[in-house]
Parts: sequence; C-alpha cells; structure tokens
Amino acid sequence: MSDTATSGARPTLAAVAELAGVSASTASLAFSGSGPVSAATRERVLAAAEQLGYGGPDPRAAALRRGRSGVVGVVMEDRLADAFRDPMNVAMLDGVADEAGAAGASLLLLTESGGELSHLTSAPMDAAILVGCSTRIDESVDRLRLRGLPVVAVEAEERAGVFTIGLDNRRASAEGARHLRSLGHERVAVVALPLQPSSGSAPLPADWETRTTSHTALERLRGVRDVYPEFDGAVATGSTVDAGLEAGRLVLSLSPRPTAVIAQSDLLAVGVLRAAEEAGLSIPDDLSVLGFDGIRPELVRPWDLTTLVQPAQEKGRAAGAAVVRLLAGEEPAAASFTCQLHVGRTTGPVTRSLPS
Amino acid sequence: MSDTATSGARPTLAAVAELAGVSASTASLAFSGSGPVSAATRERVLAAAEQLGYGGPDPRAAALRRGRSGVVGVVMEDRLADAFRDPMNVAMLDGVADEAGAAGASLLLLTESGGELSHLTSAPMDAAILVGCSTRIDESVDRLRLRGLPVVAVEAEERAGVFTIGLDNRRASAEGARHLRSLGHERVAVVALPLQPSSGSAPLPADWETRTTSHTALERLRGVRDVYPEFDGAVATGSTVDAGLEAGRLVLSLSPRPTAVIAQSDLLAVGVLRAAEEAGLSIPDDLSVLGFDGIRPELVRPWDLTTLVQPAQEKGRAAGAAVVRLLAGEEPAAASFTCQLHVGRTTGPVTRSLPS
DNA sequence: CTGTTAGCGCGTTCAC
DNA sequence: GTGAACGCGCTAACAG
Repeated sequence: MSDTATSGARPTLAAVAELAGVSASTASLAFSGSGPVSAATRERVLAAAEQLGYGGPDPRAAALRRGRSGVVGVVMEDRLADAFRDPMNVAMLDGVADEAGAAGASLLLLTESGGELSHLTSAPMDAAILVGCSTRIDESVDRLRLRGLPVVAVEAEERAGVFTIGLDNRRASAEGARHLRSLGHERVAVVALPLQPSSGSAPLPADWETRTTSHTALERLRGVRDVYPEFDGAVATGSTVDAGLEAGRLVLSLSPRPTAVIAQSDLLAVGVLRAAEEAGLSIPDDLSVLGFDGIRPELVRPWDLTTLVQPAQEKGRAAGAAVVRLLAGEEPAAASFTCQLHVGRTTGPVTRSLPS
Repeated sequence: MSDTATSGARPTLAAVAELAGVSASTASLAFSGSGPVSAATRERVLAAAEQLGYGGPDPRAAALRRGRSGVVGVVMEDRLADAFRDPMNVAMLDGVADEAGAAGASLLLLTESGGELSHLTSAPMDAAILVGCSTRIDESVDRLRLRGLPVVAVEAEERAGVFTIGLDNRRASAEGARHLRSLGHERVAVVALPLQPSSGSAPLPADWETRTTSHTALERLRGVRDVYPEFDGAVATGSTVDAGLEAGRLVLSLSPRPTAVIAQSDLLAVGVLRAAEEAGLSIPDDLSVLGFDGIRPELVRPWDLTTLVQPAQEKGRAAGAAVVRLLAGEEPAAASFTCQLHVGRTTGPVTRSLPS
C-alpha cells in the first residue's frame, strides 16, 4: 500500500509552476492565496498541480522559510495516560486548543518524562506551554528559551522569561481549611498530590516544604498550614481515584483518626471517600472530606463533594491566548485565576461520638 | 519578558562553527553526534555554542533537510474535549504515544472539525493516524496521501493506501446481542453513538444503515441486527454519560418498553443506568443494560457493567507501531483486534412482572 | 498582476 | 577527522 507514499520523487512547486507556465513565486501565491493572483492563473496552477499529483507546498519548507511552523508545544511532566486521566488537564488542554486552534496553531504533545529533554530541543514548534509544572522546570525553560521560544507556564513559580498563568492554590486551600475549622475540626489530614515526579504512596514527610518540587502541591500544602499549623497526611502516587484510595487508607489508619481529610484533587477525594466507606465510616458524620478542582459532578456521584472549583478551561484558554499574543510579539495581559469553595455534603460539623 | 525570545538574530550553526574555528559541517556533526568528530573539537564547538547562546540546530531547517520532522499527526474528528472525555480515546492515544514516542516521534493533535482540512495540508508531519473515523474519511485521506504521507486509520473501512487497525465491532456486538437473547430478551433497544459528525439526540432512524457515516457505530448496529433483525433505538450526541442519560430516557419511554438496552459505549451505558434509576427500574430485574468498551470499573461504579471489553491501548500501540514501520519503509504486520464479553451484573434473565 | 533574485539554516555528499 | 560546496522546497522582496 505504501507505494504512493514511498515513491521517491514528489512533485515540487517549481515543477508545478513550470507546467503551468508561471514563475515559482506566482505559483506560491496561488496556493497561499496571500497575494494578488488572477483567477485564470490560479486555475492554471491548480490544474497543473492536480495533473502532477502535487499536494500543496511542503509545510517543512514553508516553516523554514517563514520561520513559523504553526505548532505550539504542550509540555507535560507525566506520561500522557496519567495526564489525560485527570479531567483538569483535559479541560485545560481543551481551553488551549480552543484559543490556539482559533489562531491556526496545532498542538504538539510533549513529555519531559525521565529527564528526556531531547524532544524539547528537537521538536519543531513556535512556542511552548508548560503544564503541571514542578519547581524544577528551570532546565526545560532554559532549553526552550535558548531556542528563542516564548514560554508560558501554568501554575508555576514566577520566573523571568516565562509568562505565568496563576491559580490561587494557597489562598483557596486556606479557604477550604477555614471551612473545616469553622465546622469544629481540629485533626485534619491532607492527601497530597505527588510532591515529586515519581514519589510513592507514603506518609507526608515532616520536611515537605523543602522536598516538594510540584508547585501546585506545595502551594496547596502551604494553604492548609496557614490555617492548621500542624497536620498529618499522606502523599499519593498520582491524581487518580486508586491513588486516593490507597492514601486514604493510610490517613484513616492514623491514630487519633482525623475528623477531616483535605484531598488535593477531586479524584483523590473520591478515593478517600471509598476508603472511608471501606472503613465503615459515614460521610460527613464520621469524616469530612474536602476536594480540589471541581470536576464534573457525575464523576463524584453519588456524593456531592465539597471542593474548591477551579476554572480549568479558562486557565487553558488564557495559556493559549498568551501564546498567541507572544507569537504576535505582543505582551499578554497578566492572567491569574481564583478558585471558589463549593460546599457540598461531604463536609459537616465534627461530632463527639467518635470511636477511637 | 519576551525580549530574549523576540530579539531578532539568533545565532546560527555557521556562526558557532566560525567561533569554534571549524567548518559548519563539522559543527553539525558535533551536535547530531552522527559522525566522527574528535572529542576536543566537539568541546570547542559546544563551548562556542554556549558562549553565543546557541540552542542547537533549528528543527525546522533540520526537518527540511532530512525530509523528516519527527512528528506524527493524530487526527480526531471531534473537538479535543469530546475526544478526551472518552477513556477509550485516551487509552488509545496512550498506546500511540508509547510506540511512537519510543521511536522518537511526538504527537501532533489535529481535528478535522467542520470540514477544516487546512491543517491536514499545512501541518508539518511525517505520517498521520486517523482515529474515530467516519466512512467519509476519503477526503482527508486523499489530502494526506497527496502529500505522500503514510496513513494509518483505526477502526475504518479498508481502503487502498491506508493501513487499517481493525476491531471486530460487528462480531462483538452480535455476541453481546446473543447474550441478551439467551437471557430471553425479545425487545431490545440500542443507544447508538452519533451516526454522523454532529447529529442530535433523536430516535434511531429506520434507514440508519444508509445514513450512518461513523464506521464504528455502523458496524455495531449491524452486529445487533445480525441477532435482532428488528430493534428500536436512539442516537446519542456523543460518547458521554449525559448523552447516554438523555438517549436512555428516550428509549425507556418507548412502548412497549424494551427489556434490554444495548449501549454502544460504556459511558452511554452509565447514562442509561441513570435513566433507569430515574424511572425507578431495578437492574437487571426490570432492565438489562449492555455496554461496550470496558472502561475502568471505578467509572461505572457501583454497577458491574456487562460489556464488551476492547483492547484500546493495544489498538493504539498497533497504530503507533504501524506508523513507525511505514516511516521505515517497511510493510506493517496486519493488526486486528477482538473484544471480549464481560458478563457483569447489569444483564439478567427477562422477567414477566413487567409494568407497561 | 507577474517574474527575478536571493536566501531561510542546515545536512550531506564528496574530497582532502 | 575535517572542510567545501551544494541544494532541501519554498517565500519575501522588489522590479517590471
């Protein structure tokens, strides 16, 4: 089947132009439509192209010549499967695709898994968006900036040379924590997102602040600490229900058992709710559970999860728009988003009838 | 912040070579590592590069010269958000990324939404994978083939010039239908995936066979007809729980009410289960529900859905591997996958105690 | 409206 | 192990 594809000599613009009896530049204009070409000439060029089986200008050559490839790289830290499993990432990507797509760009999916930065250097793209950033993005950023590419980072520490899309992770987490405190909770535990690229399921280490490279996880932890100077917790292996279940078991086996669990994502929260169910705890009487993200309710059914709703798609749109602006040589407007506390039915006042 | 990125003249390989006191070709070899260069020379070149702030060879130029950009296009029909919402697509993409990524390729996300084929012609890529194909892919395929790009299609009709990854949709659907018939069901209704790119929620038209452009939907419908020559149904607006709920309400309001519903995806099946719940029906006594796909159980909780489990990730791997082979000029091994019936607890024998 | 003239930045022959 | 030359396929100026 690959005959046509493999067959050596594809026709070139020059060949088409010759057959049509026009110059190469005229033929080029006939295809790009970006210049004044008479209808008759265009016809002739197109006819010649069809006759020769010419499929239009080679994008690679056009990219070189124009200095633009129309491609925006989206760099994720995880494997793609992990990234896609989180509805937040998907919503964000969708926002990016919306904005960038409208501007005629396509998205190139890249991962920096395992320190493999080679793709960042060799992939043809005009700009890059870093998502799910760690605080150790410096190396990636350096590579990209060295190539002269505009870089947009979502939820990252402010950094020179990078346009950052912010989210008030710390403030929002603190707000959630205050909600729990106002309900009388004293012993809260956190189920955290991975602190580092590939950390295993484990109790939250005391020195989390210095050991966390995930900006998002770190800020959310700080937010909790702003309200509860002391808290226990566990670290999950990813933002999945299973990871939440595992970590949930961990925190529920602490003694004294916490009366509330702050999960750093809704997926994790669902896992915690499952763990609670396993342990025969009733929600919210025996245990309050707080999530983060605000994923679609159908996924957290049958619960009505108390959570911090973040505008994920808007974040993506902002990132996409920022890239478009940067590519146009303009300075994008600063963009920072805020989360909103949704009080559902998984948090309630602390009760006294606790078994040990 | 965009100073560095925007600042006009980026250093070129030639400049680096000059500073290092070597020829451009030597400098090129020093970077690509694909030729004999003495360690000392390489050092000098790298030092010069660092001094000049040179970020390595420009991928666009390299792509033109080599005739390869290292990019594989993944073409989806929907908006990205819709595509990502279905775990099957995600699993498949993951498989593709695995194989293609291992071969050093990155994935370029493309959509052919709204007949916008322009991206297919202008995106720099070495090959394309078509997923979620309609029977109307001919136009897209033609464009791609004209460019000389190898094309792999997942679950599409066999077509010259396209390497197809198959799935036994028809046989599997028939197997599921037979399962229902063996349980005594006579009146079954289908909740179908969209028959065409943007069809609304509606009763299944009698002439579905001629009006369906989605290859997958069509084959699955045929499989059902192989067992139940007559059946009713509804068409959903997408592969989502909400769409399933809506379509589910439709089929449950048919009279006489079907005793079993065959959903064309698990997400749709979950929607149908919700609709059944709404209607106060108990599963599987009042209604049997059959899904398709075999998404992770946690998503169909608390039910144990009877469904046809398909090897989505394997499909993706096969597609990725096929692309890699085609790019290497080899003929890929034919790849066709089969689904397996998982009998859960959402299907059961038909009972006589049916209210109208 | 159309043709001419130059490259875009690099990888690859070849010789030496 | 290294250098010289050439051209990948196209497009942006300008001139006519």
